Amino acid sequence: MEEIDRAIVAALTVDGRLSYTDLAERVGLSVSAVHQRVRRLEQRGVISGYTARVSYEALELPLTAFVAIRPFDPSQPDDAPERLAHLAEIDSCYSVAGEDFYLLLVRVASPADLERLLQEIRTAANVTTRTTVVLSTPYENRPPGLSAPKPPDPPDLAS
Amino acid sequence: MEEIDRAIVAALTVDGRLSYTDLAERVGLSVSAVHQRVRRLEQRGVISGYTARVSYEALELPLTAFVAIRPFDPSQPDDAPERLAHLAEIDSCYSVAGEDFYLLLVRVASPADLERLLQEIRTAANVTTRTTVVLSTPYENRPPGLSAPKPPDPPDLAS
DNA sequence: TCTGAAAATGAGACGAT
DNA sequence: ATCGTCTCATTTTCAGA
Repeated sequence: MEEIDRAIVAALTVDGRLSYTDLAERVGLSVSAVHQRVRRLEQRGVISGYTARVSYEALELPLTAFVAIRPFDPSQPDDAPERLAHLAEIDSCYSVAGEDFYLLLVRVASPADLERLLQEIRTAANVTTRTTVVLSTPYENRPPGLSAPKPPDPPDLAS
Repeated sequence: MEEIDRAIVAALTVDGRLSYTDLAERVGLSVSAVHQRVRRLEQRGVISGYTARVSYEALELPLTAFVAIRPFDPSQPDDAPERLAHLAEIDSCYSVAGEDFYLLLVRVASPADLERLLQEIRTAANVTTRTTVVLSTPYENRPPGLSAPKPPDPPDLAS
């Protein structure tokens, strides 16, 4: 991806509601050109959408935790993500290499809610859990590092 | 927080670029009233900003990993988050309870880049690392527990 | 706090270079 | 691929209930 597109994505990652006017003068193009590039970035899936950044403290969900899970019976089919998808407290679900099968990021209102959630996870997916409580979050969901352009492709020898 | 505000936050979490017109008819208020509520939510920090959702695959950062770190020398002052903040590959930094001190979420282009990053982390913060590679991400950064109305339509690819 | 309407701004489309 | 202009939707402000 080229430099201007990287700059556009970087800017929209910091402020997803930037106007095309502002965006245009930041990257040094006309409004129309920027508008077109953004549309292409959206079509190609580089930008998959826009969302509001929320404060979980303000939303009364001050307790964050990681929950590592592994099947109680490893011979059973592994469909934990689908079985857990209905639990709104689960923010993210990662399939991981290592001792555990999945790593969940969960957000709840209180230790009591965490306890309830863990019980639901265990029964819904038939798994054991190992939970790591988050004490604080120095930073989270930072914009991706877009500064490093890609080295040029080697010359095409097929001609 | 009251019901209408929750609905507004939920809707903006799914689509951060919803117009006030759409927002208004979803929650059953006038455009002005919704606009005013959004402004107050932003002022109170419930909504801390807006960002574009990006595809890390499309950004050529297909490799995600969790890096648990703990100090090489526990008697040293613990300022790992600041020492690591300049590393753009680090998406998030959580201070956690348990055996480790911090849990980092990192995104890189390749195993070689992961290796380089781990070396940088170890030397920059004087820590040992334990890395868990993410194989796939069934879901990530879901809207916080509020009744989710409707996912936004996918972009029209028929062009 | 909500409403409705006016004024300012931005989005989205078009044809031209 | 970019540009400038056009039209229409949206944002934003304001007085009033």
